[in-house]
Amino acid sequence: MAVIRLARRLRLEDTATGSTISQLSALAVVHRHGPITLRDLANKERVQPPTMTRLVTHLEDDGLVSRKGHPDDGRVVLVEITALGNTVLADSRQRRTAFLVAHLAELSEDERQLLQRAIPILERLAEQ
Amino acid sequence: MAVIRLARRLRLEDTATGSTISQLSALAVVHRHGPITLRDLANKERVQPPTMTRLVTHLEDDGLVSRKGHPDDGRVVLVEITALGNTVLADSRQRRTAFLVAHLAELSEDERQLLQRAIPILERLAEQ
DNA sequence: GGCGGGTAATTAGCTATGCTAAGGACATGT
DNA sequence: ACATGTCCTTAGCATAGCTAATTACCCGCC
Repeated sequence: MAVIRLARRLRLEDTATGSTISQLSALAVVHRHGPITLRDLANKERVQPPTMTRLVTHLEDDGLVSRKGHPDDGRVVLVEITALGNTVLADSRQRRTAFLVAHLAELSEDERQLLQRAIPILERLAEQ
Repeated sequence: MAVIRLARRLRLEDTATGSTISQLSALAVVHRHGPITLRDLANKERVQPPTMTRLVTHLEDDGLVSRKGHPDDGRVVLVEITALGNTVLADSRQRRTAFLVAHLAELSEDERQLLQRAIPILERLAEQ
């Protein structure tokens, strides 16, 4: 069950940013996607809406995203990333990259290339 | 951040066994390793001892492992798997395999082989 | 216009998982 | 026999999942 140990590894690695991995993962989606509905965000993150409500609340408390009403539909909340959110995200990406670089250095060139090709396949499995 | 979504995926997939992924992961280590110290188990699972104490308590409540005193050292607790534990583990492995088979079917043969070679490398990254 | 069914988000409440700090039991070396 | 250290546990905290229920709103239909 290497995946769960890897996830635990990553959890540790992100304490420096002050945000958790679930929060950063959601933040990354908001960044990539632009203003997004809470429900869509929950779907993309494979999480139930109440869970996403809370994640977004935390992110908002930290000033990384802001909630905005939908112009045409009063039920909908749009989540968008703030300037600070962009900074923190870039920061965390850099930190994660540094972590990977440090550990990827122990691999051979072949292994690195193999991993690089494997990642998109894993993503497809994860996304369904 | 595909890893966390993959982890969430797996979490869902194991509700049928009645145990959580963290518990199954620990159980698998006990199975592979044989009777093992709680501390060693915590180390292998990359978790702090109190966390492992609780996981083992849950597993014991469910009858999947048993605690046993160390013959030479009264401080140490040895965790070992029970017959029921073996059954449940085999069961969950089967379920997970079924899940993988179902989704691996969507991949090409090349992609499957690539994944197979990538997994041990990911394990090495996860284990440090 | 108003009503009823459906959808979006939230709130409330539960369980599990991670952590640190602190305690008790035991081992070991001086 | 005492001090020190190790092992496990307990206590207490925060986060992350979930479901069920509530609130607010949209839309179609009478």
